[in-house]
Amino acid sequence: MHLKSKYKKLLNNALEAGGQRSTKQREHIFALLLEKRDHPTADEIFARARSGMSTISLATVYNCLETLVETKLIRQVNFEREPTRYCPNLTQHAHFYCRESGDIVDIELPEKVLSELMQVLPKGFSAQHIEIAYDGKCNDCHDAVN
Amino acid sequence: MHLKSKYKKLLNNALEAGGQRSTKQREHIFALLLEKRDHPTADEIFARARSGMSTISLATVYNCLETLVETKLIRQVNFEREPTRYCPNLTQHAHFYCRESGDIVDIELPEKVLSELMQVLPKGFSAQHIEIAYDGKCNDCHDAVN
DNA sequence: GTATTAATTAGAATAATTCTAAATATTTCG
DNA sequence: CGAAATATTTAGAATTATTCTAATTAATAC
Repeated sequence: MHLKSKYKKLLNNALEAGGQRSTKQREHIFALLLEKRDHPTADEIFARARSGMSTISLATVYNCLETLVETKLIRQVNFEREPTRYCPNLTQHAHFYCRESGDIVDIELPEKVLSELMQVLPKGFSAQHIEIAYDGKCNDCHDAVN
Repeated sequence: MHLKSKYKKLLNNALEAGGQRSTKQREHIFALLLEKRDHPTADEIFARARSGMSTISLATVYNCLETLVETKLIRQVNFEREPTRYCPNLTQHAHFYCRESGDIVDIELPEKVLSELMQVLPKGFSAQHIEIAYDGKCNDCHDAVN
């Protein structure tokens, strides 16, 4: 697995813009997040990172993830107090958490719904972000029962 | 501070329905959550609980909160990986988290917006709950700047 | 009122994350 | 290019919210 030059450039530009350095570890972490977009936790990312870079440490995984979040190349996803997950999908989207399989699925949100959510706010309030998390049963798990 | 008999009855009925016992500690915790609805953390609840019940333990606070959540008298509120907060407002509502003051404000959600959010889900998905969290600047903090 | 069962308690354990300080890598600039 | 400056990585310790454990105490049933 190696970063397509498009993403490599994206990463390096973003790092440079923030006065940060391009490193093997950051590329590796970013690449594997793009490769398998299943909202892994830091532990899962650490496990994946080690195959291909056996000497990487957990602290580095946390450091790289923090950097990628700061540079807005990925975002954090939280469900209750479960371990934080990481997501390279930067479009405004919600998450669906399936209670049965534990899978997390991105849900795209139409502009219209978002603007209605903004309008619901009382006067004087301004939001810079809305976090929306569904939980229930996903398509695969509905099928599986039948 | 003591529970109005209305809430006392609510609490005791809910506990009884779940085969659980009515205790001084559970009443105390429930009362203080109803009294000051500012979404306190377990630590804050522990501090408040001690004034008026100096021997209560943190473990009991956690136990009571868990029981109240199970019996659906309160709900948990989470922002990212911050300590869990507790909320006795059981209507379907969202939370607004002010980055400036740290205050959390309940936002009531019209049925229409909720049903639109449900309709956004792909075919085969069913949600039993939607968690919505805004973050930004609340009314008080906008005023304060001027 | 005693037996039964559940709840409370203090403190230990756990788990995710952050911190620390030393070693290493990257960049800068002469 | 090669040394100096600075950022990053690393291993392990520290932190923090929460859960667990086992003994004590309280509530309910008979």
